[in-house]
Amino acid sequence: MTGMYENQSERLNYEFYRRDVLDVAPDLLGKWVVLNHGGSRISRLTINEVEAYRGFDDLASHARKGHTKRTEPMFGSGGRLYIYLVYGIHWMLNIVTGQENNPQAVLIRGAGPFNGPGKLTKALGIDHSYNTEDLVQSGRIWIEGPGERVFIERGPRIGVDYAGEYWSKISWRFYIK
DNA sequence: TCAGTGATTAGG
DNA sequence: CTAATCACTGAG
Repeated sequence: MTGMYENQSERLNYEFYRRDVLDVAPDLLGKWVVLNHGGSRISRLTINEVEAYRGFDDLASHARKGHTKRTEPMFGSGGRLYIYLVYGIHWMLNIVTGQENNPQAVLIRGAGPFNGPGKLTKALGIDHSYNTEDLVQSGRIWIEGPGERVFIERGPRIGVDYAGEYWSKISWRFYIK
């Protein structure tokens, strides 16, 4: 039964993801990341903080060293996940954007009540088994829009001081004010 | 401020 | 094989 108050949100499609990462990243703010944990257990959280990583010349991006086994997902077309372990402890949730062989990804740093990329994946149960997952086809994780109307702020990316004066300071982190 | 943690990577 | 690195977090 479709009630007049039913939520009209829909899963985002490839068209949304296969744009430049600097367009996709801020557009993800206010949208919902949905996880189907099985049974009737569903998580639905508002994305509130993201970072953009783009191309070979971005010295903060894993793709700066080119195509490796780990970064393989970043070289695919937009709409899939790139998951990796950092500091031996934390799984990072990234959404690949853009076209094939143009490595880009959005790091999801915060959603719902969970601030910090490591705490978010721990809370959602996201690990390496989600690597390369297709957000348009998957039965266990996807993003829904249109999302909430939000005011967007931006600033430097976190934890990339090694990337040099320019790339460590560039304002490619976006968050809800 | 700083240690923990282990996959990934470059290099010999 | 070795050793360095690392898109973080929580304790002090």
